[in-house]
Amino acid sequence: MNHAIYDAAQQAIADGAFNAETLPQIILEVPPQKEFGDYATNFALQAAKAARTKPRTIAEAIVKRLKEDWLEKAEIAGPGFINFYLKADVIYDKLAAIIAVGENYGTLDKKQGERIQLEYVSANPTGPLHVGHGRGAAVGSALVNLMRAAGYDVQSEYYINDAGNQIDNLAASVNVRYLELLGQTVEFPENGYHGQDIVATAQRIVDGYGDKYLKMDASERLNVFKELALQEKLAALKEDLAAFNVQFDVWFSERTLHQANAIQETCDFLLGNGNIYKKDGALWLKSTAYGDDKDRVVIRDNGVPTYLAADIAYHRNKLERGFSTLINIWGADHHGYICRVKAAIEAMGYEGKALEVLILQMVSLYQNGELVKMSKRTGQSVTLSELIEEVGTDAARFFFIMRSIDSQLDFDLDLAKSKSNENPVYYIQYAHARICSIFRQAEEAGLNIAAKPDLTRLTMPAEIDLIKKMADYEDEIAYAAKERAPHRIARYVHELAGAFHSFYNQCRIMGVEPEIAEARLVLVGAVKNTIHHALTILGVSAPEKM
RNA sequence: GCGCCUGUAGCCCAGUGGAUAGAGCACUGGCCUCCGGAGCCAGGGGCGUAGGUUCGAUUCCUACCAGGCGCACCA
Repeated sequence: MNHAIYDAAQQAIADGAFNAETLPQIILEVPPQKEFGDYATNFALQAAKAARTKPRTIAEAIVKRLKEDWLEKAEIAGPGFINFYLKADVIYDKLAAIIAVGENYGTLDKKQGERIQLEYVSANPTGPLHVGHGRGAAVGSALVNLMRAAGYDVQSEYYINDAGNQIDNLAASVNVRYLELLGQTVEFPENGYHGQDIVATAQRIVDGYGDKYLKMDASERLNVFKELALQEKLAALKEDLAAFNVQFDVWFSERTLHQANAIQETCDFLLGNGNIYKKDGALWLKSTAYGDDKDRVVIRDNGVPTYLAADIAYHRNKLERGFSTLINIWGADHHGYICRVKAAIEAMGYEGKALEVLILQMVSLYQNGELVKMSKRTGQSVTLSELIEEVGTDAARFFFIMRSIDSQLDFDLDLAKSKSNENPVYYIQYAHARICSIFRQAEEAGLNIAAKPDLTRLTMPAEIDLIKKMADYEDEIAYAAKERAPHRIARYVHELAGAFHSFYNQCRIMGVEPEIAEARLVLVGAVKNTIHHALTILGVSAPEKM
């Protein structure tokens, strides 16, 4: 269709109808009202300036030269829009094509050449995941699914911060709880973790080994507890994420960077190309040369690398693995970190735009009308597993994904609990279950489910609307993936479910003449596949019964 | 002070420079002797403020106001 318009425009120029050296991109859109046709373009308006010709003149010249067999008519409207009215067959051809690909409708052709890595969650293994991590987990996993459906080559990864101070604090915290359980009074470490899960970990050590570690040298005991706690926390993380329908292709341990001497090598490399210098006994990254506000310490004056140093080595490692694009999902509280990591990437000779950081705005939990603090250290945060227990994986995921990542999310626990049946996710799942029910009954009634009916029997407005809505799905997938916006799919599938429910109330399947019944059955079968496909991207189940 | 995000219906949010700005919740009134009423149909209500760019701005730019989050040799 774009080609036809382009050709007509070229022909018009050749015929001297108007002059233009460069033509704007042709963008087709669905007009706001049905009277404006099936598709419309503002091409003539866009071209008007360069051509120094009235938009309507250009539009007329193009319309006069459009002769396509799929086109019923093309009209000029308003300041110069061209509205296209398709022949009725086109929509039935599209439906037939949707039916032909079955459950794969919405899965686009593979793109070539680009390898993308998506890193998300990457919460420290020092305690349970909370609801903020939940948003990252839901959005990240949905984005992986979405981009894969759109044909991108994506690998997902979780970065385990299993080295550094926070792990030492974890060990120290467990140690204190262990000693307390054995009757000793010990001062709690300053940066320790106060969560109940730490007490539980200590309790399990007591249950398993008694006072075996009591007589052990303190530093040795800390080392043992560090490993025990780390294994336990990591296992708990994986369990929570699995319950939340989140899987990772790669679990990347920060320790492997230290063990492989990667941080030292990266620093040497940057020293070598002049992007790291020594000052006040520390090593500094010259990030101001790449747009940062100030230079950043990478190796402290005591010789210990900063978190940034490990992160630079980590991103170097990612790039050396051959990814052309690195997507990171970070919480809003880390946005100030973007600039320095990009600076480091450029300092290593890569393009800054290879790193794409998606900033996820904060989640605030409300309970009894009051803000619930989410600090891990107070131990009073609501954890992801508690949230799942309260509202379920499907509702929690949908709730997290349905909003743009740029908006803060107020999650009202009471509302989610008490009114969970009014959550939009149920509206969508209900549509799916309803269609499944129709098929069960159609089978009992002896309708031919496998028939290849005459689709042109679908002429009711509700039927046409439903087909058109479904026809939009592939474009929606492509656009949402390009924009990294999984919330668009949540919105789309809600609208599709709405179009179905509307159809359902107007068009019966059972008890009408068989040819129409079979055509409608094929139609709702395609809707069922599309809803299922979209919900799968969101990581939400599509039940056959509710 | 500097940086990032946000400001759209009573509430919570969509919205790709286009035509009469859309869903949900809430509210009001209708719809099953019939495929699942967790549903459908109808109704009222509006882009933070002030400029600018444009044929055209909710969308882009600037300033201001308001809310959130950052601004470590912590992670």
